[in-house]
Amino acid sequence: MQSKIKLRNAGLRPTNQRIIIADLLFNGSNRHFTAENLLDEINLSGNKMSIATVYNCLKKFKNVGLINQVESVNDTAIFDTNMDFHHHFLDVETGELSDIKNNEISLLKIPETPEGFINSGVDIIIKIKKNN
Amino acid sequence: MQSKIKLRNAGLRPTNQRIIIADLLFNGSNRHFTAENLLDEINLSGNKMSIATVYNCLKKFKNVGLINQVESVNDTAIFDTNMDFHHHFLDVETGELSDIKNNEISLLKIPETPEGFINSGVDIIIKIKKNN
DNA sequence: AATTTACTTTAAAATAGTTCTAAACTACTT
DNA sequence: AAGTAGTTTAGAACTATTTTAAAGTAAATT
Repeated sequence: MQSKIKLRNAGLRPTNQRIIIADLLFNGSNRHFTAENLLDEINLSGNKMSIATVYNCLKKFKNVGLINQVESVNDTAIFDTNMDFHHHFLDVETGELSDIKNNEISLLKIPETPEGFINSGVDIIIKIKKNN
Repeated sequence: MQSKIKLRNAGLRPTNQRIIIADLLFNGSNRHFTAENLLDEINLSGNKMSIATVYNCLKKFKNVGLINQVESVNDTAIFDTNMDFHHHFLDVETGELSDIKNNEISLLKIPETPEGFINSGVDIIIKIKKNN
């Protein structure tokens, strides 16, 4: 039961619901998911939870840096457990995302940040589709 | 009244509503806009139209390549009259987009497209915010 | 020019993802 | 053990967008 400690370290009260979600999300491998995806998984794991709680948790997890919210696909927010700086392939037909590690891609030239602004990150999305 | 010809060339029946929208959109300078933005402009120009018609038109215009649909910001679809290949700055505080010309940016290294897929475009978004 | 056909517009209803509300609950502090 | 501050919940509310189906209009056919 690492999740309890993880939550406390992040400054979040380790409630039952948060522990259930953390157990599912932080099990070693990274993933992309929506709130509904996650609720389905929660149900499959034999637990029950309101969809509002799922949204609440994801928002908190995001605020404390446990997860990222990435591109929205088809009006649906996608979350990502991979906190390393990275980019994405997007299957334009299915909406599925997959990771591009930061060392697999690099920018040669980048435009000057507009006067009065600071750069706050770069998102690169390589759109792909099945070739058949 | 260039718009009528433009619509016909694009294979669209030049209805009054489409002409009103084309007149507003294709007046020389490029722009980013939402369906609601555009409806406001239509109303300001002294015309009336259902929001459903605005959505219908934008979908058709997109299908025939008169406009692009770019990133959604705050759950709202953003359209773009700039049909050149280009990228965007995104002001993360206001949601405002501005163009990055294709010759202002370049990728040095790009990962191999996953087996069985073809590359169908790259979107680069440089997030910025006011520095104060 | 009149008629027909196919496409378009419209207001209103429906939909989907997400947030809000406020009452009940639970973790933590005292 | 009692108090308090944060959390969960069902359901209502909200927002952007799409659908519906009836009325309207442009184009094609006569």
